[in-house]
Amino acid sequence: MVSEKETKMFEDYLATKDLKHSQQRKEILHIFLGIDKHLTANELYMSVQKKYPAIGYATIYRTLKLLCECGLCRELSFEDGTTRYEHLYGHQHHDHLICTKCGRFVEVVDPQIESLQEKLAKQHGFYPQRHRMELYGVCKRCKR
Amino acid sequence: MVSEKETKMFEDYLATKDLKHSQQRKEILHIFLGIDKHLTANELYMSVQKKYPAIGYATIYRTLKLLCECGLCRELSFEDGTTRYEHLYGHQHHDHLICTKCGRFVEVVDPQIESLQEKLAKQHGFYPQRHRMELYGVCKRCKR
DNA sequence: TATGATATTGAAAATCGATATCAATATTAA
DNA sequence: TTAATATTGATATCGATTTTCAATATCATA
Repeated sequence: MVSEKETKMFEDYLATKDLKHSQQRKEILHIFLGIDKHLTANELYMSVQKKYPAIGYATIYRTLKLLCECGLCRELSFEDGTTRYEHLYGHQHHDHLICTKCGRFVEVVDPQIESLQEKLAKQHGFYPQRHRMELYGVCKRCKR
Repeated sequence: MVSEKETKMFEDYLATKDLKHSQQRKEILHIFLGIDKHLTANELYMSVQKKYPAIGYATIYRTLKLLCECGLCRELSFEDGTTRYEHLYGHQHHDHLICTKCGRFVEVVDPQIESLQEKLAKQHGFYPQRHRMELYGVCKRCKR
C-alpha cells in the first residue's frame, strides 16, 4: 500500500503553489511510488500507459518536475547520459554504487564521507548545499 | 607550449586502433589542450572554427570521443544537463566543487575521501573502478 | 612515388530526450 | 452554476548528438 504521507506532501505542495490536484497527477504519483527502482521518464510513461493510456508524455515530464520540486523525487543523470528518477518514499539521502557490467544499483551512505565532503567544501570557502557521488565498479555477481 | 607527451599518447592510441593521424585530429587536440577550462562541445567547436573554419561539428564530437577513449579527456555531465569536456593535460584525478550561483568550478581531491570510497565499494562486494563526486554549494564571492 | 584499400571528412539529415505551444477540458472558489 | 484559471494531450519545436553518404585524405605496399 502506498503511503498517505507522500500523497499529502504532494497535495500540500500543489496547494501552496496554487496548482490543481488533477487526476493525472494523482495517478502518476501513485504509480511512481509503487515502482521501487530508478526509472527513466520513458519507463514511467510506459508503466502509466498500461493503466491510463490517455496520459501523454508531456504530463509525465511535467509531473516529474513537480515531484522533484516538492522533494518526493530526485533526478539523477548518469555517466552513460541517461536521466533517471528515483522516488524518495522510504528512502533517505544516499549515494549510488553502480555495476559497470550489469548496471545494478546499490544505495549507499557513509557518514564519514558525508562529513568530509562538508569539510572539504568549507575549506575552499564554499557554503555546502548538496552533493552527488557515484561509485562505479564491478559487482560480486559479475566479477566471476 | 603544448606537451609532446599528450600528442604522442593520442597518436599511439590511433595507431593501436588502426586509425589515421588526420590533420583535423591533430589540430583539435592542440587547441583543446591549450584551453584550460571545462568546455562544452560547442565551445570547442567555436575555438576550432576561428583557426580552421572548415572543420565541422561532427568531427569535433568524433575527436572528443577518441580523446576520452585514450584517456586524454574526461566527459562530465552536470546537474544542469550540460555536458562538458576537460583535458587531463597537467591534471591528476580530481573531483569538482561547483558554485550553484555563478557556476565556478574548483578542482578538489581529498585522499581520505578517496580511500573511504574504495572501502565503501569493497564493503558491498564491488571491485571499485572509478567514481564521480560533485559538491554543490555557494562560493565565497557569491555568498555576500 | 603511384596505387589501392580503407578511414576520415563536412554537410545535411536524422535521432534523441525534453520543452513549448495551443485549443479543449478540468478544477476550484465563489 | 459560473467564471477564472490551471491542466491536459497532441503536436511542433528545440538543442545536443549521431548517422549517412559521397568526396577526400591517409598510409602500407608495390
